Amino acid sequence: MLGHVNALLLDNQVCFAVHAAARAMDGVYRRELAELGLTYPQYLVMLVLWERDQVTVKELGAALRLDSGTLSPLLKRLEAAGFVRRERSASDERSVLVRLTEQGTELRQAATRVPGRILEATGLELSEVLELSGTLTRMTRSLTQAVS
Amino acid sequence: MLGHVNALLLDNQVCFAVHAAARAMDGVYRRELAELGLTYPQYLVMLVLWERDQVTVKELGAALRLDSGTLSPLLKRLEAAGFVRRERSASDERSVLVRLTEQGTELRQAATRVPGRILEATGLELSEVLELSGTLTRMTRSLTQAVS
DNA sequence: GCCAATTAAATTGTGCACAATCAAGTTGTA
DNA sequence: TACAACTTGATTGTGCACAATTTAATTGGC
Repeated sequence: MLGHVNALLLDNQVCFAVHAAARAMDGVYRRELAELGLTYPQYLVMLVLWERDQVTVKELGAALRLDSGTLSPLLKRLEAAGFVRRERSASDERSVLVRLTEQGTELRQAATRVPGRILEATGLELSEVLELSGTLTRMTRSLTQAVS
Repeated sequence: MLGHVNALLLDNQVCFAVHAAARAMDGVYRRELAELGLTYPQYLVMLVLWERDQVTVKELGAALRLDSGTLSPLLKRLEAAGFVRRERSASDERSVLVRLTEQGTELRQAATRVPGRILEATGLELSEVLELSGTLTRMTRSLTQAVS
């Protein structure tokens, strides 16, 4: 078994690697998304809406695994920026429907330039990217179950 | 080349995977570190200090790639919790030395139980963990250079 | 020795992510 | 039908992460 010294070093190595990678990626996104006027979390929301316009806050939360504490203010800012509109659902007044504005729809075109730049910045081959994605997805699932 | 539809989906897939993994890991850490009275970023600071007591804020920042905007309040809270002490360096009064208290030193023992639990929660084999770590580290380096 | 340039850490401002709570609305059961 | 139980999204509180700025100290060049 690992002694306590080695265990803490291993922890530092792999878990910190995930943490550091996410932050580094955040940094590149910040630069790339600045001209679109979006933050990365906002960009994620837009990605969902570009795929399927008019979703509830609940559905957004499910897709992005975010709760309303995060989404409410985020959507408020997206609405203030003119990219989305929020409306109470007629069939269930607790629900809020989020829709793209024309401005929000048009933003998709500019956004298509982002992924290529991010992937290029990773310095990874496509095969590495796909394997990484698979491993991370499995790990995330396991981690998520560990706290539920 | 990828069309814009596929590109945005791929982006969602791999970059979101990193983002989601980091957040899921944060969640598991939150649970595991609660009994130690630490947050994950605080735990990272303690890891550095357990390896080498008495470091400057600058050195902490370099090790963890955090700036003083993040570290200052974080260290302030660690000090308030009784785990560390901050003192101005006599040789350079701009520098602040961070040292473990006795309480902070003793915390290491309890902390040794954390890594095993985290790694177990990942559901990955050790070989997968090591490969993942390697890929992420390379990617982080590349991403970091992309914004500098 | 003097002063401009640089450095270290703290502070201010902004946006996120989560836990806990709340108000309003909907559903399920007796 | 009435009401308890549950759901939805907003709000409150806390801690982080980064950009920009500030204050004080140190260094480097003349």
